[in-house]
Amino acid sequence: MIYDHRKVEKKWQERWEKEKLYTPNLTNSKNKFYNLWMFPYPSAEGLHAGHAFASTGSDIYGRFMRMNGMNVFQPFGYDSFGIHSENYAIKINENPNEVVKRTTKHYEEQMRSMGHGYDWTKTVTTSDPDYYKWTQWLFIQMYKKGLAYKNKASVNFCPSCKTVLADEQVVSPSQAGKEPKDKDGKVVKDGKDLKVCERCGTLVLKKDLDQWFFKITDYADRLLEGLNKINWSERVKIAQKAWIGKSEGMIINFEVEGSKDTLSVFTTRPDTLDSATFIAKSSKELDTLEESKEKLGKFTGLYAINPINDRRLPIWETNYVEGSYGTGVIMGVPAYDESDMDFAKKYGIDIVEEDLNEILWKEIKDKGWGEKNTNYHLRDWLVSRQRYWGAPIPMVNCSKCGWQTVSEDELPILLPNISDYKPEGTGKGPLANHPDFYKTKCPKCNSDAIRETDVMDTFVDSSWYFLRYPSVGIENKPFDKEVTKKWLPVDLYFGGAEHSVLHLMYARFVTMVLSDLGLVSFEEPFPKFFAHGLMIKDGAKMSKSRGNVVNPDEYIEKYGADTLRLYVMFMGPMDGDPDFRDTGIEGMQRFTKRVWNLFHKPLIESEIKDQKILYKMHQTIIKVTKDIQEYKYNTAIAAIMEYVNVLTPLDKLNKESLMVLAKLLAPFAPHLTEELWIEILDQKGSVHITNWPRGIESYTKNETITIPVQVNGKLRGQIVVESSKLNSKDEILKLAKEDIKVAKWLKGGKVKKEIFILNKLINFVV
RNA sequence: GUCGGAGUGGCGAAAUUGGUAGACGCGCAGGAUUUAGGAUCCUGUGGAGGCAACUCCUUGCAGGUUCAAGUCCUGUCUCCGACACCA
Repeated sequence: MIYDHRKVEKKWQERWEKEKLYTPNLTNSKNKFYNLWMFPYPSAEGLHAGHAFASTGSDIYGRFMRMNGMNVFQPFGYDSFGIHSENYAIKINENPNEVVKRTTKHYEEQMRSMGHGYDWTKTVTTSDPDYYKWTQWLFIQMYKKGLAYKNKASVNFCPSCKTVLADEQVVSPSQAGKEPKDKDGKVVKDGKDLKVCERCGTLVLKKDLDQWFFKITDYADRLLEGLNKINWSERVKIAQKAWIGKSEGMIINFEVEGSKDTLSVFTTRPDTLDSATFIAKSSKELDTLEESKEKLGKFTGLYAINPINDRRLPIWETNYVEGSYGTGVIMGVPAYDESDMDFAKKYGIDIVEEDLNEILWKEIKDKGWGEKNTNYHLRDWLVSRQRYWGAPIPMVNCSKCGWQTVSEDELPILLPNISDYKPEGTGKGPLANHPDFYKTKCPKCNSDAIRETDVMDTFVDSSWYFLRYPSVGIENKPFDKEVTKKWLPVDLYFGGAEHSVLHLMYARFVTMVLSDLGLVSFEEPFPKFFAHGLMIKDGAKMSKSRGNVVNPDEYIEKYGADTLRLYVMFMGPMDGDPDFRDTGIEGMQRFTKRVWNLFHKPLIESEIKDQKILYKMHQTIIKVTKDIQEYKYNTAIAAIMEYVNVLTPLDKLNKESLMVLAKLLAPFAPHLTEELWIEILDQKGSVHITNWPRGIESYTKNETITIPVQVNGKLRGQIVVESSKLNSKDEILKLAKEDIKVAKWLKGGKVKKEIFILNKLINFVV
């Protein structure tokens, strides 16, 4: 009989759906396991092989937990609002509303064809009014708590996307995976160190604009401390720590000669105050922002006085001091700071080196020259976007009352369906051209007022989606308190490390705010996060522009989802960056066929008598169990293959040995194993809700053990010892010396030392 | 520049309280089957030498510690990633 993956996979996908196999009862949270994979944005090309790799990794863990008696909730959704979706819609000249409808449908079909155990009754689409209604609600809560404010600030502006960006969305070209481009779309050479838009790779500009911010800086310390409580990889924690960038120091005030003004300086090294020789202020004029990293300076003609030694410090304006960090002014200490040294040398400023003086921390404070101060790299989160495809910000500006929140019962503020949705780059979003949208009444005084026409950053949408899943269907609140209490936080969050300082930090921040509002009872949404690697193709990140995107559809069609799942998991460890090649997938197809054939041999109902099989079976169970827990799916599959290789030569097979095989393989190849379980092994319920097999430790020790024997550290022979005699050192050593091969090497020499490692090896030093 | 991670056959990769390097798979070679090809099955497969038994070499490179090093230490090279005028 030939295995027809097309028929079998479809059959079980339909059956599972019908029997609600993956739809847990959310009122029962006993043994709950909320297994979540970061939802993707539905791109036009659909899922690529990288999604198949990551989502399968998450699904395997969920299936494993389900077979271990857990009540697994594994939902799926679409991050469908935002620039990424909108840019594509613009490109193909179609309304994003229509595009998203199509792409989400395509995604669902693809995810279903992978055979993942998603609860399809609980999906989330961020561009759906039922969802963004609550994103708007979130904004209002932020505002009411004083955590949302509008302010004119120097902000990042992408001339290609024609909108402002959050600091976190301004990245290096390599991070964006794109060639750096100028505002005309021309590739900039040697632009590796430049800062570009995360979305399109265009060099960002600085603009002074009135923008909405979330006060994430209020939570800097808690975001930092929280990292100690969560089970994340160090790499991701370090990235967040670095981004928050806490540094402790002092603010020191310098008097300006011949003036009442003082200049405040932030420094982490007050102990170098003695050696300060100049003051440097940030200068917008000199900060041409692009290209040049060369330090530029202009002497102001003014001097400040160093309080400790009355030295006259020339005040310079320069481009190497950041206006947005600290006070925007530094004391230049060339002797102890490399950048200050460069600058001093270039402009002929004095260089003085006095001894470091720890006491200064205290003295500066005592004498009233300055105060302790802590600075952060973290900036407030810029959440407004001058774009169309996002949740409208639910604020109204009244000439009398100022900014007012929209009344909550008016939500959602619907995003109107307009045809002129392209961004114009005027500093206002497309909604500003629609009086029927923005003309409204003040919620407070009812006089004419204007709606905010900017929309929210897509990262606001994704900052709380995990709270919505268990409450999908509940209409009068974003998330039900009881359900949330039962199902949150997420038990295992699976996702890409590229979100280390974006999504993962925003989500933590929002959760902390909701916790402070008493709406959730935990601070950390993802106590356990696993960062999977990034699948590459021909040595490079998969991207449409490189033309190396691999579509899994054709592989599913040709080889089946199970074979594809096994194949991508077998390529390497989950946290690695596997390079997709299709040269090996046929080998995996051979493996699934071999498994299929194995189940079509005559069965033995009685228990396993063959020790070799029995031992191998238990060893395999133990190995696979351990490997799955550590996300080492590649070696788990290898162990299953070894087991299959032991069973393959047999003419008849014990039913038990096959039942175990079906179970071990079930998380990896759910359709094939289900077919074998029910149709061949004739079992009643699904293999996916059976109990995970238990490996018995005592079966892992064979009756005899082969011990390698070395002479001078080189392998010279092997002896076979009965397990029961493992401890008889003298006897074993004697046996080892008598081994023909070993004896040959011992001849003529004198044994100086005998190394005997229990269970492991013997070494004679001659 | 700073901080991480990595470097193992023709290829993807295994191997950690230091204890048989290369599991598992791909590819390749030979064989069986077949009119032939494909598919399947069996055998072999790190390199060098040898008819063979066997010997020597081998985890980027150079040293060191140890009975024993892919694993620990020192130095060095290469690649990748994160951060980067942060005061």
